[in-house]
Amino acid sequence: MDVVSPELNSLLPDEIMDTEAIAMEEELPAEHLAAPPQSEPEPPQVPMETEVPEIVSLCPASTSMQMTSTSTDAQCSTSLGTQLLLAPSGLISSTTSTTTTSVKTTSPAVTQNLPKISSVTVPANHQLIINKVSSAPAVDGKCPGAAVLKPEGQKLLVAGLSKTGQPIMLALPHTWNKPATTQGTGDAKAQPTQIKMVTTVGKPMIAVSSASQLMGSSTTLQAQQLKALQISKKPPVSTAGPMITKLIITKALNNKGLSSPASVAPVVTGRVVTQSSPVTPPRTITIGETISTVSQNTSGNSKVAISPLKSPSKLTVVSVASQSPNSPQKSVTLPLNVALGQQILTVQQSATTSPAKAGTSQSTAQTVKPVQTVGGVGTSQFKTIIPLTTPPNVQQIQVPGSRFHYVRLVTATTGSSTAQSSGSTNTNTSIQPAKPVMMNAAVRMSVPIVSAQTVKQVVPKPLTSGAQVVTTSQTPQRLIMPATHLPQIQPNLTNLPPGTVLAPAHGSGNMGYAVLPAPYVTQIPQPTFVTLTSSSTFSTATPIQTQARLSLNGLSTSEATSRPRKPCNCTRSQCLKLYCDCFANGEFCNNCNCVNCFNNLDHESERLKAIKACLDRNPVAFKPKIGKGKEGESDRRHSKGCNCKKSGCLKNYCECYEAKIMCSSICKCMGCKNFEESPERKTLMHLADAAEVRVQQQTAAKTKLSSQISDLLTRTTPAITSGGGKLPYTFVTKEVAEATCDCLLEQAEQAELANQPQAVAERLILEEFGRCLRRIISFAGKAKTDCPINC
DNA sequence: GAGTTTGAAACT
DNA sequence: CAGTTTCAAACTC
Repeated sequence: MDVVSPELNSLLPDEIMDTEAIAMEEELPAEHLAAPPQSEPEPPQVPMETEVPEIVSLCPASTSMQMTSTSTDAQCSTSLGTQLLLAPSGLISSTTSTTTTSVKTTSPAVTQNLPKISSVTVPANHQLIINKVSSAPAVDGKCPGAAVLKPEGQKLLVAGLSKTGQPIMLALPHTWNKPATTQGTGDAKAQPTQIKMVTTVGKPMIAVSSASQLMGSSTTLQAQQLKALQISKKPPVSTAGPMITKLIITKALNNKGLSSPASVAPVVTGRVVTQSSPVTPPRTITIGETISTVSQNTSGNSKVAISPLKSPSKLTVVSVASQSPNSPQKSVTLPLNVALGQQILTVQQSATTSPAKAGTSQSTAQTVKPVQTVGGVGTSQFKTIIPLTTPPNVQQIQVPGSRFHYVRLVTATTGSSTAQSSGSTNTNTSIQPAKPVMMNAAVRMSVPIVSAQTVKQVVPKPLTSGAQVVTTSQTPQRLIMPATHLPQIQPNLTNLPPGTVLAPAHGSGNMGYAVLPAPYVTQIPQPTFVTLTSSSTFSTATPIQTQARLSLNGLSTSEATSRPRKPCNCTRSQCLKLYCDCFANGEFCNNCNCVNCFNNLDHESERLKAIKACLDRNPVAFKPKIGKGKEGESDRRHSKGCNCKKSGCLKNYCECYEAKIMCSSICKCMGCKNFEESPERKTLMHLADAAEVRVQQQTAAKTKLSSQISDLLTRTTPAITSGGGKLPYTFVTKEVAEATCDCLLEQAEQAELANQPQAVAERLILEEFGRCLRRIISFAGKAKTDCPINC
């Protein structure tokens, strides 16, 4: 779908990214990483998804990076369909998921810094694009679903079609571009801007208002599951001064309202606070109701696209240095929940390689390097390669059990920054040394994906090399790895561990890579709350974060995640060899019984070396062993085949049998009995099934009987006299006795089915009787406590 | 829980 | 690539 006309596309700056390179490919040649195309062809037409949520993208086309707070620097698109893109630099356009139509925004020459939104296009897939340009090309003519209105007295009224075909109108307030100069010079009286979007039927709405209004608009979200995005960013210290931009977007997950006229439209509320100088008050923009888009000009050196997501959704975070027009940059949209539920969050930042332009805000310290993401949709592979020049400071707050997940990426500013002063508002430049976590000196992006109510505790875990992991302890820790101290690793990019992230080594200048198997990140069934923090200069540290849900060992995601991995017991391998299941699965050891474990963040350098060694020995060492077989064969088969000799491939020694798959032609096993017609295998399977059925029956029976006992005890409670204080045995009514007998008989039957000796059967029955008795006593006591009046 | 068996990984 | 060793999980008692 063409959002803009080809003519307009021709005007697009090179920096505007498209989604072509984001197309999920299972394998991507390494050269793609080194030499990204300078100019991207027309974005491929992506088949629209019927339920693709609306995407709102405020994409300032201005390449001028003047530090005016009103100059929209952040591109933010969000929707209930969970597309949220933030592009601080205004140099990029958003990318969309593979299931959504790619969008390019127009980029007419901008002669002023005022954030004029020239066009808003709303394609049929409900993507709304707002371009901050000084003039509005004839977009409406090319996009039937969009209309551009400029009522008198207002800077812009734009309208599109909602998902249901209802017109969407976005009305910028009259003061839309007024604060441009005032805030840039520290005008404390800068007033918040309001944007309201209404439809003819009152459904999709955008409201940009003050923070206080945000609160009001967010009240409608109370009944809905909210997502919050919080971004705070500090511009390059050398160029922009202490400008801090803070973006908080709260969005509703429920997008059903878009299609249901009668229902309340999902609401997205947000707030942008920008401080361009100590005397400049925060500027707040609240975006609410259905779609929120916030564009905010901060330092212009980072681009963030965040998608708080609903499957299929993606999260794109791309640092965008102010870069020369010839420096192509791409914002890579990564599927956060692709076919296998993979989730990846990538932050790309790199030191500038383009000569800074003095006097312009583009002369920041970083230039975006291409981010290549190779996602194996439908496979278990997901690879992200993030060129970085400096090691990241990573802080992850992980609450695995509660489906709440924080990822905090921090890149501190350093004195070695090459950033140059350019911003007109740069009045106070401070160079700070790199620190592991400097939330107030960096860009922070928080993507709330699940309700914060689920967060129970956050326990910081000290990390080395500037990385910190904070996690609660309920599920195995799978975290990112800071790419520090990494020797120059140039692994086979096609055979990295699932979800591998390649990051430049520290001090390497640019293209050293850290190998970061994706499973280091906790896999959670739902999108997570991600906090990204990075400085504007990126001279010493760069955040890297990858989240991926991967299939493990051929198992589906649900299987892999639902079954807790067993703790390892390694004693001699330091958990740095493939003997260790944790290491082999690309996970950190957590709650394991290993001795002298190096598979943790405290030994990241050793661990990275070990990963490299494994990859040197076997480039596919971290690939799942169970993959798809050849045509005509079973869907799942062992990639290498087993070599069993004595087990007959009918014990868990055999990797095929363990994976519950048949041995295949590539197996080199001897005396294999793990084939379809094998009577031994059938017998084993039958026995296993029978055992499973027995367990299930037993569990069900106990549950049922226990419920019966409870019910009976509850019903007998009123019989207790208030002053009697009857002893528990008085609760053993006829019904209770019968239920207890049922329990005992059931236990006897189970023992008989299991061919247990009589002695064992008797013991089991007695144990069951004891359990019944305890339940009776327990309920008796509870009944006495719960019913003080009757008792 | 200790000891044995097994086969993948690592090594030569 | 083949043979051997190392290793940790699976298994048995």
